[in-house]
Amino acid sequence: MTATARARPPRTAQAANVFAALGDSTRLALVNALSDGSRRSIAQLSAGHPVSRQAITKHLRVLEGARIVRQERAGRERLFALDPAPIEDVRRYIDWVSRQWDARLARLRTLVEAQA
Amino acid sequence: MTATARARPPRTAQAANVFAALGDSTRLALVNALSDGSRRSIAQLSAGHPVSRQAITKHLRVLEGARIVRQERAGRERLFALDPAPIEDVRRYIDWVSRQWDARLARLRTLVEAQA
DNA sequence: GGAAAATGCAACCGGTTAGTTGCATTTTCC
DNA sequence: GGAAAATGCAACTAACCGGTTGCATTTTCC
Repeated sequence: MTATARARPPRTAQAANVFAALGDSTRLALVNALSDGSRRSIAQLSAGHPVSRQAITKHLRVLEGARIVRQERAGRERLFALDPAPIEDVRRYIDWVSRQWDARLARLRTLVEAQA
Repeated sequence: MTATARARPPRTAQAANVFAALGDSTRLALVNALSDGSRRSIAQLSAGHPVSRQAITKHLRVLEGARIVRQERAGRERLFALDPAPIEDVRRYIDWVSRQWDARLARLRTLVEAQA
């Protein structure tokens, strides 16, 4: 069977943006901090990081540009929260690559069976 | 229950490298072309792409640096093949983030139940 | 009202990246 | 042996990135 491996490569341009946004350890740490669904201010997020608050702000903008994170004003502070949708998208992309790979293994297997 | 969401954030520095390597649409296209397990030469991989062969070569080096791709000499050409291990690693990272998120949903659910 | 907290804005810097072009080297194959 | 194919090497460029610093603005709270 292995009928799941059919299919077009997903919309790669979109996925590349999300991957690029995740391709920095500081930004990954921010994603970690927000992965529990909490909403945190810039000051909270930059506490404990070695870089300046402004650097964190820039990283948050990059994450927002990839829709990984959403903003919300709350008085004098700005709260950030994770949006799991784009990450779910890249997971689908990775699953697609994995399925392609598995299909190749399955193909090799039938090859071997045919020779036996 | 929801005991699966326990845990440390994975080795992020490693994951960031792989994400960064995937964070370019040309490189993602190369991964697509190799996702079926085939081995292809630089000339084959650069055919059909808008950029020069040299640009493709550089991208392949980046992918190789992240161990996403392996090289192999074959006469006058150089064959590239996908190595699924690093991609599997980032998938584990994404799964971890998703689990964190799901655990938060479960927490909210029990909250609501407690109020009912 | 005024200090302090949280953030915004803007300029600047050094390093990296994505890309090009030109030419040399290696391998094939007639 | 020699042309053509496949790749390697090197220099160069423009743009972007991650980071900093200095100062202004907005909001809180006593």
